[in-house]
Amino acid sequence: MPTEKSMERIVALAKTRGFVYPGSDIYGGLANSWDYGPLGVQLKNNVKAAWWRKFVQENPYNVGVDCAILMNPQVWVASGHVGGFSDPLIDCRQCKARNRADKIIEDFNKENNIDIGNAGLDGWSNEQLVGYINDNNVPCPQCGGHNFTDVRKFNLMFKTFMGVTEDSKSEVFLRPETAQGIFVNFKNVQRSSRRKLPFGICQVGKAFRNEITPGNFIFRTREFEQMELEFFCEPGTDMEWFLYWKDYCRNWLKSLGLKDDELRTRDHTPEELAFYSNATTDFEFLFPFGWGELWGVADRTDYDLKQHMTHSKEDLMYFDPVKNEKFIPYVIEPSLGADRATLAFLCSAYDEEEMGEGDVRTIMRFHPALAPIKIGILPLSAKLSDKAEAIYTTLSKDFFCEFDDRQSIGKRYRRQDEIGTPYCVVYDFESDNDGCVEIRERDSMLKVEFEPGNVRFPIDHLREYFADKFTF
RNA sequence: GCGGAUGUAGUUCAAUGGCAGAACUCCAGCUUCCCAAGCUGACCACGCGGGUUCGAUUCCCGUCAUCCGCUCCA
Repeated sequence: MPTEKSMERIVALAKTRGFVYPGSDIYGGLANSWDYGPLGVQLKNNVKAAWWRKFVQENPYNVGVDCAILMNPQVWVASGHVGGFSDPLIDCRQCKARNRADKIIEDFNKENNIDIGNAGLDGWSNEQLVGYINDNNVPCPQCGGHNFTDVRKFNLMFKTFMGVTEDSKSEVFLRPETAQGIFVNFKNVQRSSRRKLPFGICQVGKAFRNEITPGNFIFRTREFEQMELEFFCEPGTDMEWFLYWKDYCRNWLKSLGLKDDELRTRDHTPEELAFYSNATTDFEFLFPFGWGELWGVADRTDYDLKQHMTHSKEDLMYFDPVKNEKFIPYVIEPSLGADRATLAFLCSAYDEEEMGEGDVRTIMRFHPALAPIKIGILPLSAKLSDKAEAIYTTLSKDFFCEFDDRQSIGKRYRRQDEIGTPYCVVYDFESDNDGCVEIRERDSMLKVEFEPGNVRFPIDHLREYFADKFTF
């Protein structure tokens, strides 16, 4: 049973061993910013590489792109982020509760059977919202009071300025999602890669959101990395593809070692569906702090392409040469947070093993494909370091290795266990004579048996031996 | 942002209005060599800024950060 305490231990281990450090540490930090250390960057890169491999390299439908973080501001008008990606927040002075102004008006109206028409509160200004609350005596849902602050809009996009002057003409946004870069390139990619529907475009990249409340280590940060697929298909086939991608995502997670009891899916109820989506399923992972969303798979319909057609005046319709007709494709979007996925694999891998007499071994059971260090190269004695270093040089051409000749061999095994290294190669006093080394597996703690009665492996064939060990 | 709690070596914890201790980690040396060995030594901390005080890590204020709730999301 995961506890809060184990999250603390994971965070402590992450800092001690160099997975993740607090950002700007020596200046007292910066809220919710984190830096990946030598092992963390390996782990995260491996997660991203595994995703890219499964979704781009091995998938017959998909191609990849890498778009700019700064985009024409019109993109965000079209996508709805400028208008809709901000919450009109209002505080109750009496009980200090914070609510969304539009939400308490909606609830109030629903309760009192007041109908303000189809448009609802869309496009209302802050003043209109406050005015409505005051005129109609809308109470605070928590305490029933009527003493509200003004509405403060909280746009979740970071602003910055392009060029030398900071006037409004040069104002640009840091992208709050990678998806829009894909949508605006839909036509370019479709044409240049000669794709026919259905096909998908993948992207891994940073996105920025000025979240009200980030937290939980690297689970929710204001700067984060996404791994997104926008899959374009013919309207009417979208539900079929929705299921296909849900399955595909689940397989990927499980093939990298996430277990059934720490993974679940949750379908969004009609009320919580985003306005552009007609179906969304979340993959949730059981973090030590509770279930948290990992991967959102959404049917975005033709909302995005339609919006960009309207705003850019470009024709983004797809021409189907067989049916001889034009239409706007529907989009299935599996969107995964790279930092979250990394955290999930970190939490999932974390384990402590009782070795007897209060002795505990900390062990990260990373899937070999994700392990930051693949092979620890350990001379049994420091006297053998030169020979072992030669092996390190050779194997490093293919695998990420770590050489360690400090302290006892047992200690060095533990150190590799603690960072999740799946294999150790040990050069011992026999090696000079038989040209062989011993290979020790993290999970079994046993020497690998190659032939009956023989636990040694020839140095000359190590590269072949490990060649297929780190795939998934 | 609001409410509550907390900030002492890399980590986990002590103590104190008057030289801040330990364990583990890490580093150096000796020794040993297949699963936390041992011995010797070294390094390293009161989040930051003010105030009170002869003197503040300790008391007060502010700030920054973390954790828990509200809220939001990948």
